[in-house]
Amino acid sequence: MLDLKAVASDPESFERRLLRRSAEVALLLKPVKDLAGRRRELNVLLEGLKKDQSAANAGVGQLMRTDKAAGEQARTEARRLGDEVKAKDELLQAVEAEIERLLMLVPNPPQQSVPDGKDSADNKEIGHSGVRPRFDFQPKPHWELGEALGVLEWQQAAKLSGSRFTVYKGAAARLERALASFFLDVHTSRGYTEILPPYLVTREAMTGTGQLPKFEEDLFRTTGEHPLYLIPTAEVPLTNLHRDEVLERSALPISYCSWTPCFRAEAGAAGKDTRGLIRQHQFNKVELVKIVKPDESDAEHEKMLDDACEVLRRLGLHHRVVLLCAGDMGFASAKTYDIEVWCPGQGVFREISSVSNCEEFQARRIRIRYRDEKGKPRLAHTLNGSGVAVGRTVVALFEQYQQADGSILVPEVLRPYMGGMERITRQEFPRGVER
RNA sequence: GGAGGAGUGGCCGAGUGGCUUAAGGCGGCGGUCUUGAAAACCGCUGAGGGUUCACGCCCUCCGAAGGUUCGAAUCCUUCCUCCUCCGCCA
Repeated sequence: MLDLKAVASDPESFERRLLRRSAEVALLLKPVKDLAGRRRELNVLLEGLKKDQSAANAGVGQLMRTDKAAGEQARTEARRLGDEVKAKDELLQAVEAEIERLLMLVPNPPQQSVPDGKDSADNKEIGHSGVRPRFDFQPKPHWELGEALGVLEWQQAAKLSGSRFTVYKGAAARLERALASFFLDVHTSRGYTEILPPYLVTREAMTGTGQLPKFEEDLFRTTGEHPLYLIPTAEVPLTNLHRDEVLERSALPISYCSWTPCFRAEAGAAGKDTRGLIRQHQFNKVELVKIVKPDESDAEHEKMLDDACEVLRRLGLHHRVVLLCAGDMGFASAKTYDIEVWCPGQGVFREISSVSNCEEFQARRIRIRYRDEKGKPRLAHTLNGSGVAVGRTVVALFEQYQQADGSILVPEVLRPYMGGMERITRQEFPRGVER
C-alpha cells in the first residue's frame, strides 16, 4: 500500500511512476487527493466536536445531583452533540473506507533502476552462469524422460485430482526431497533461519502481502464461516510473521527460509504449459524472506539474488538472470529479478526464481516497523525470493542431466541426499490395466 | 465438539457507569549524590492521527466489531485468542 500522506501531497509524481506499469493502475489514484482533503476536513471537525462533547458530559453528572432541571437540559445538549459526533464519524469512516479500498488496489511503483517495458519481451538479461550443455542426441523434455523412467505419473494424478497435478514415484520423489534438503542446508549455512509455517492462512495475511483483495481468483480457499486460504508461496506466512511488530534495530536484518507446498488456481492460464511439471496447482518451493532497514534493502536484494543463484551454481545448472521491466513486475514489488533456468528438452529458459524488493509496500499494510537511531518506529523493508522452486529444478535437472539412454545423472552435491545414488534409471512400479 | 476461566501499557497488575488525565510495581532512559559503582531519591518512559515556525496542544486506542447511555476499560450482543477439564484424534 502507498503512503496516503505522500500520495495526497504529490499525486502527479505517483501517477507518473505508476504509468510505467500501466495506464489503468495510474488512474486509480485520481480520486485519492480529493478524498484525502475531505478526510482531513472531517477529522478536524470531528475532533473539535469530540472535545465539546466531553466538556459537556463532564458537567452533566454534577448538575444532576444539584439541579435536576438544569441537569436535564445539559443532558439534552450533550445528547445533541453525541448525535452529531456519531453522524460525522460515520461520514469520516465512509471516506476512509473508500481511500483504503482504492489504495489496496494500487501496485508498488517501480524503482528508478527498473527498465521501461510492458511485458516479458522487454525484460533485460543481466547475467548468466555456466555453459549451455551440449548433447550429441536430441534432448527430450522432462515429461517424456519422467514417464519413460516410470518416476513421474500424470494419468494417475489426473485420477486423483484432475489436471495440473503430478505423482512422483521412487527416485523422483526422493529427488524432490533431496533438492529441498539441499536448498535448506545451503541457505541456513548462509544465515537464513529455517521456518515451517502453516500452509493455511487468514484473509488478513493474504491481504498483508498483496495477494488480496485483487487476486482472489488465483487462490484456493476453504469453505466455512471463517475461510482460510492455501498459501500460493511461503512469502505469505513468512512475511506476516512480524505483522504489527516493532523490531529492535539490532534484530535486523531478519532472514528466513522455508520449504512449503504452494497452491495456485492458475485461473488465467488455461491451456498454457499443460504438459509436465511447469505449471501445477500444487508444487514445492524453498522461499527466502528478509526484513531489513530501508537503507540496506538494495544491498540485501542483491545478496538474496546471489543466494538463489548459489544453489543453481552448486547443482551446475545453466541459468540466466533477467531484470524485469516495469510492466512485468508483480503487484507488491518495486524491483524484481527473475532467474531462468535452461531447459534443453523444451529449448527455452524457464523462470525458476523471482527475487523481489517490496520496500515498504507490504510493511505498511501489515505494520512491520523497527526503531530508528532516535528510537522512533519506522517502516521496515521486506524482500522475498524463491531459493528456488523445487519442481522446476527437477525439470531443469532432468533435461540438463539427461543421458543418451534416457537416464538422469545425479549431480555430485546431491548424491549424499540421494543415499549415494549416481544415476536415475528406469524403475518399475505396480500398475494395473484401467478398465 | 462440550463445560468452565481469562484477555488492561515493554512486563506484572489495580480498576463493576462520571476526580481514570488507566493507580501501584518491575524493567528501561536521564539526573542528584559518589573517586567510581551500587543503593537511595527525583524526573521521564506506548502507538496512530491532527494542529503549530516551534515549545506545545488536541483526538483515538484497555483482544476485535457492534450496541445501550449525556458519558463505557467497566453494562449488553457477536466474534477472536489463550488457559483448565471432558470427548475425539495423528
